Amino acid sequence: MKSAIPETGVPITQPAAGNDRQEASLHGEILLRLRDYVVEGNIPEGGRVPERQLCEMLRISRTPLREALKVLAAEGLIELLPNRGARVRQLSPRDLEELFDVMAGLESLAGRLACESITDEEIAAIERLHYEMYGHYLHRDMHGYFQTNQQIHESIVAAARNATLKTTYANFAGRIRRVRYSANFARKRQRWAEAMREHEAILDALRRRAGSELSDILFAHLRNKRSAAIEHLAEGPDSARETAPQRS
Amino acid sequence: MKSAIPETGVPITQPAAGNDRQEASLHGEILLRLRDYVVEGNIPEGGRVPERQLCEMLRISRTPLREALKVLAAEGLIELLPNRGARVRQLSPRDLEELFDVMAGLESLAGRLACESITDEEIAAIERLHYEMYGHYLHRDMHGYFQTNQQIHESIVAAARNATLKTTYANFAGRIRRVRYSANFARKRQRWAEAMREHEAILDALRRRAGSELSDILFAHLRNKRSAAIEHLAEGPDSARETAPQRS
DNA sequence: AATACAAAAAATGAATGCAAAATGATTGAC
DNA sequence: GTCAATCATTTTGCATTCATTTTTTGTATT
Repeated sequence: MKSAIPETGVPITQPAAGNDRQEASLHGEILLRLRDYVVEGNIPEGGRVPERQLCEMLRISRTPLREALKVLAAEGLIELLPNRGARVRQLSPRDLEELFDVMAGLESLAGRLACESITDEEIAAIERLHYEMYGHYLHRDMHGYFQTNQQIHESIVAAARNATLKTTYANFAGRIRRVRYSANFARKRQRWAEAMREHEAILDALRRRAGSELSDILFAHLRNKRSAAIEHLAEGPDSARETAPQRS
Repeated sequence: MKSAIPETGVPITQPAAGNDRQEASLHGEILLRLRDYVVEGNIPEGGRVPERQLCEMLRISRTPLREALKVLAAEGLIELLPNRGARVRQLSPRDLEELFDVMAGLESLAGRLACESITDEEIAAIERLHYEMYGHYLHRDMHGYFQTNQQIHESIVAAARNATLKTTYANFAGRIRRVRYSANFARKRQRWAEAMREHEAILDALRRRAGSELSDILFAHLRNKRSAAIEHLAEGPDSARETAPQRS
């Protein structure tokens, strides 16, 4: 039987640089590596994750690996079936809806909080990102657009000055990362223009420090993304793939 | 050397009934028990949690216990110092502010979502809880008030029909449970009356399915709770203790 | 040839063992 | 008498081992 993990003899990747607080103990190292490995989509959805193989890959024994797996399961990235090993969690359409909604709630919250303490400089930085993104939009540069878009949203979360929120946000972002990426490519031209308008509204509310309003706008914005993603997956993720640039 | 754990020879409590999805494997059992044990405040803040002792207590070996500890650490309930064991996480005032704000965001989201699909029956049930709570208010029954209040908020979360949100909410609720409980006793009469008015506004918005409005009200409501809790802790948690009924 | 049963192989869950680090105590120096 | 250094004990981190459960494979029977 073929395993789900591609057999590179080399230990996966170097520990991710800017993740979050995690001690340097071997187990923590493993956790970071494994998380990135899963989030980056190196294992197909629902694919089995044989412990033995991962152990060889990471050159460690099963004990710290299993600890890491338990944590990843708690984070919702994988699921542990009793006596039947770990699988990469398969997200049902309903799961996705739920995740998007929670993300929407978190960003909405981030916006509200950001309005309480964001500085003019931070807003200026976001404005610069906005214009950069507008450039990508004009050039039809999906990849650039996606990245800058992500940066804007992360800037808002950062401006909320709430480390707990930031961590939680990162967790959820990780869970839907693959889908979210492909969801952005699902955007039809019309939706794209719409998103740009929404971003203008976001900036406007931010400038006025209108927390409650921004909260509404961000929620609606994410809700629209959700719809795009769901439709996209419904009609098959490959249909829009041709417009996607190669991923380096 | 005295340990932080009271030495009951009896294995702590029975596995919590209505917690969340967790397989019945020994490890899962342990996880549930330990989580409850910590959440219920059986270990003082910052207290050490010696593995050996817990093992004897739970009658298991260290392996599954350590797995459970890792998960609890990921959930933010305890922290693991490298080579120095586990401690119950001590929440700084800033941590509390952050946690309350995230809770506020989650409830705010729950309200918004609830407005999309809540039934008249569910609203009626919440109304009943509201009147029950009003009774507790009139009788100055803090404990009853606290419990009913909790039920109302949980009903709103349930009405959001989002299992992911519910789980996340439960997680955060667990983290601040002790503080939250005492925070409710911190309420001065004035704040209490204020909270009642806020709850009326919540119900009103809910009846009208005014999602955005409800979102604002809930956020403000939780923010006020936050303030009360912070002030309360600043002046020392014992100052209001005399009004607290005995805990069963 | 297909199905059912059985035995072997593999994988998981938990316990034990061993090395390294930390904690505490004892001893020695000033 | 106080402080510091060394040594013993405890505790943690990880590897290894043992026991079950699952999965696979081979064989026999229909």
